[in-house]
Amino acid sequence: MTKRSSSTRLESKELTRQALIRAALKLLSQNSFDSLSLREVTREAGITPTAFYRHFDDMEELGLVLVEESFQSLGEMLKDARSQSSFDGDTIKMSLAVVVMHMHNHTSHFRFIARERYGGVRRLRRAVNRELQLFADELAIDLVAMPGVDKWTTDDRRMLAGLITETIIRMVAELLEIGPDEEPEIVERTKCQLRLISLGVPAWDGALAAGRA
Amino acid sequence: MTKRSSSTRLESKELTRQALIRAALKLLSQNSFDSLSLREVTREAGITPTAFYRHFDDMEELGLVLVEESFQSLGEMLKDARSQSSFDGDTIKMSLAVVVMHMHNHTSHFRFIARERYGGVRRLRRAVNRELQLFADELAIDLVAMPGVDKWTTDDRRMLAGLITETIIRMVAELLEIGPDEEPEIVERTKCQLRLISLGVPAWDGALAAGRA
DNA sequence: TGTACATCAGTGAACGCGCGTTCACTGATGTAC
DNA sequence: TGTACATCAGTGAACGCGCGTTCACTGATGTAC
Repeated sequence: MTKRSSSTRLESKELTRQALIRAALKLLSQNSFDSLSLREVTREAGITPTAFYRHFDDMEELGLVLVEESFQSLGEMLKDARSQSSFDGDTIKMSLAVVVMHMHNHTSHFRFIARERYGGVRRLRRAVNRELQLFADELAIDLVAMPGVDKWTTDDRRMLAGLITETIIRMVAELLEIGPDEEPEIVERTKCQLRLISLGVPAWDGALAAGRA
Repeated sequence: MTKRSSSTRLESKELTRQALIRAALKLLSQNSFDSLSLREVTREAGITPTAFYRHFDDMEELGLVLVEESFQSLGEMLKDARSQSSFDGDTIKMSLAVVVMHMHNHTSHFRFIARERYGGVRRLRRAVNRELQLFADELAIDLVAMPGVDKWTTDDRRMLAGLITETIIRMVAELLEIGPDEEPEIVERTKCQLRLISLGVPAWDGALAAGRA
């Protein structure tokens, strides 16, 4: 058995891979993915352009890995939010606090998601939106705990989860654009928006909502 | 006075300018602005790269013109929506119909706004978001006509207008990604989301909303 | 343990290509008289 | 109206540059015996 010693080569390869990923995320704070060049990324990572191909087939594959990694960090956030949530009066405030904290700890991931969601690379856009859909579906499950929502249809819960997800993502996108002084104002506004939505929930009657039978 | 004859040279210059703008919008359906090259645009417009500089200092200036033009078309949409709106039960349905119609007539404008809003070019992003803010403020004025909202503070009206704008823009962005078969489903979901928001409105008490005094 | 060979992450030179920008130019349009 | 000159939108050649990708390579790490 020589697994041990063989792992050091794999380990250093993994380090380079991580360097490429970090380099890409760093550069993506300035530009969008489809204007990012392979050479820029390798330069930032400190290797020659050629070595890139030891890790990824092309830039698009790197992009898809970035999607994966970014959503992994989003998933951890959801776990955090769940651990302290019940639908008492402070749920909104506490959830937003978790989001803002994660945003500061994983700025590049959030920025990547916000930007490439509408970005110029089709496969990336698709991947991001598919993951966001899954995220909203997860949230939809949690919403059953909200008074009244447990009796809603799955579709209506998804509709609600989509609205909430959208509102929060917009907040994050705005926070990424501004300085820390303006932060409370934007969080406050988002808090009000979520509050307004939650006020609509008890009055909701799916059957009537949009003229559906 | 030779204004008449002199205008033909200006007119043909304007035609070329329009060709550049149209070319850029066409190419932008495939890529994001910061991966668009000056040469691509001139090639698509049918002129030599050099001639570009007769019309714009650089690509960024062209981008800013696209922002302006795109929001002009958005403004016309708002005018249309206003002309047939009162806050009766069908307001949401009718407004969304106006949006969807305009989206089909000005696809490239809407796509440009949705994409560059989070795109990789800072000045463009800023310009788009500034215009969207103005758009939401316009909408906030209209919201006074909504029962109950006339007694709200300006800030709260803006908060509501922002939520509505965001929800509608998200719908447009989604519609741009999909085929016509899935269109009704997405419009329907958005309708429900706006309905849910409107149900929250009568219950709103700004003072209580987020623990504000 | 020691030796001889295999693997493979990263190198460096080279390629052809499209890029943004410059420059002197052309020739149609516009202006002055 | 006719002529002589000015303007200026668009041309085409040229530049240096960074790009993605190829190739044969190096030398450290890993494997077999």
